[in-house]
Amino acid sequence: MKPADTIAALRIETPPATLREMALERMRRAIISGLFEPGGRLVERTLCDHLGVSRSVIREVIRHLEAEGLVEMIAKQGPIVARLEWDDARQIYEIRAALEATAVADCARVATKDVKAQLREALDELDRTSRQNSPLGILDATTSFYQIIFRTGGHTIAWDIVSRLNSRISRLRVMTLSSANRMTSGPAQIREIFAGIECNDPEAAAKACRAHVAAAAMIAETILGEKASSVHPASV
Amino acid sequence: MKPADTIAALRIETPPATLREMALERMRRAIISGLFEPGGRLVERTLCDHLGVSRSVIREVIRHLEAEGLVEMIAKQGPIVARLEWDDARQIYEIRAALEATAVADCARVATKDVKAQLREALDELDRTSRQNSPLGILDATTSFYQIIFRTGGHTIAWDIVSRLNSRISRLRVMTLSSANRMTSGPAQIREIFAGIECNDPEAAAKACRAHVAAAAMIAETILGEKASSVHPASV
DNA sequence: TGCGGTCTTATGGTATACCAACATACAGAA
DNA sequence: TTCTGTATGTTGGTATACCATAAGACCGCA
Repeated sequence: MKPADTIAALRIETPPATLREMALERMRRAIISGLFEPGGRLVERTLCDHLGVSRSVIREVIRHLEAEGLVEMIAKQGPIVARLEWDDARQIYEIRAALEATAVADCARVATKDVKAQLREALDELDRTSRQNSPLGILDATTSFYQIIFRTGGHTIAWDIVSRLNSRISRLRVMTLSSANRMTSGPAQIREIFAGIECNDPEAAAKACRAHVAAAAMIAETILGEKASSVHPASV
Repeated sequence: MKPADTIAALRIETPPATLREMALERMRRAIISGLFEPGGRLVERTLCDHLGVSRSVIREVIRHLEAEGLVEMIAKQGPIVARLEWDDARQIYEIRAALEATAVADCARVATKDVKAQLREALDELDRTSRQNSPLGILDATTSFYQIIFRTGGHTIAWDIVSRLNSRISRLRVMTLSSANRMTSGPAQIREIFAGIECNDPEAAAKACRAHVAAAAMIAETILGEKASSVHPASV
């Protein structure tokens, strides 16, 4: 009897894919990919036509995206695609640095051969996409690299948070990653994180991780072309 | 001409308070306060009767709460109040430790006389409610203490995240805080954080903050009466 | 008595109808 | 020409209607 042939494996878990879930997924992707301009209005009836669903569905999806921070409601006018201020982006990078560094350190503590192999695989994928200079490929590869790290440490909630934050800076990330790639420093920095994990050195891995995020933040700042003229001298 | 008599002050900002927003607020409070049992079903039509609004409103509110993690959808059955596993709580305390320590350190770096005065006020309120042994009062006081800290450092997004996380462990928090109060260690720990901020010592403040969260997590674990028999030996 | 089939009902998923408010365009008067 | 009042249309807010399905009750048959 194969392991999968257990009684439990018989259970039918229908992912019944309600209209709402599909619409949510598509809307999210549309916003993240930049199909809808930041600040652009999301006219409900228009979206109904585009997606082929009723307003109920659209409105519930918008509520969800609103709670995720991808959509803002402006009173008496309706939903718009959330704009990204540099100050928000700065904070997001800062939070990511904290959460990712923690996850990386934990991962380095407990990483087994198996985990390291998975990470290596993700790195190879990253190299491949880097050589092809495929921004979206790089982003996916980076994402799965980190996902393995968070999963290994059991940081499911932190992963949720990071994913959500990342979706808010997705456009920035694409530019950041390809820019980092052009300078060939991006993959190198991630390799450094991996090096720390490989020899189970939490401090080194965490340090590399912080450096990586900080570098990304700096590139992002340059791209946004804004000064971090924040009144709040929070640490970077 | 008084300062408030400017042209700008004429602007009418209607907080138009849509039904949805009010319903959202009430539902959230109802869940947080434990009026709805964790795991309990949230039957839409029943909620309509209770709140006196239509299903559209209820459903959109539920979408929002779902994205916040307070409500879970179970397929073909509808929404239930999210249950809290100890593993989730553990992760939440861990994330809080990271974010709050960062915020506290930043606050200690830049805290002015004014900020310190505000914090002292919050502390006094905490003392007052502690003596009265009023769990909800303690919780509110603690919340405003931290809110001042996050606001001072400009960590608006981190504050959002922490608030959201806290609402997921609200029941636990009430018990934790009053328990900590009974042992009289809670207020003392918070005072320690304040001490670090008062003499602008980021490291000391952050350390006290981590200690405070860790203590809360330990109490929470005892209360939940479960072993952290996690497969993932993540740091505590 | 136990099993299977069927009917009922409760419930969520989806669509649509109605309304109030805001914005725009336009017409008329000073 | 410019300003103001009005009409109209677009849009979000809210309520309701309809449908499919799943869970439970009930009944009849072996």
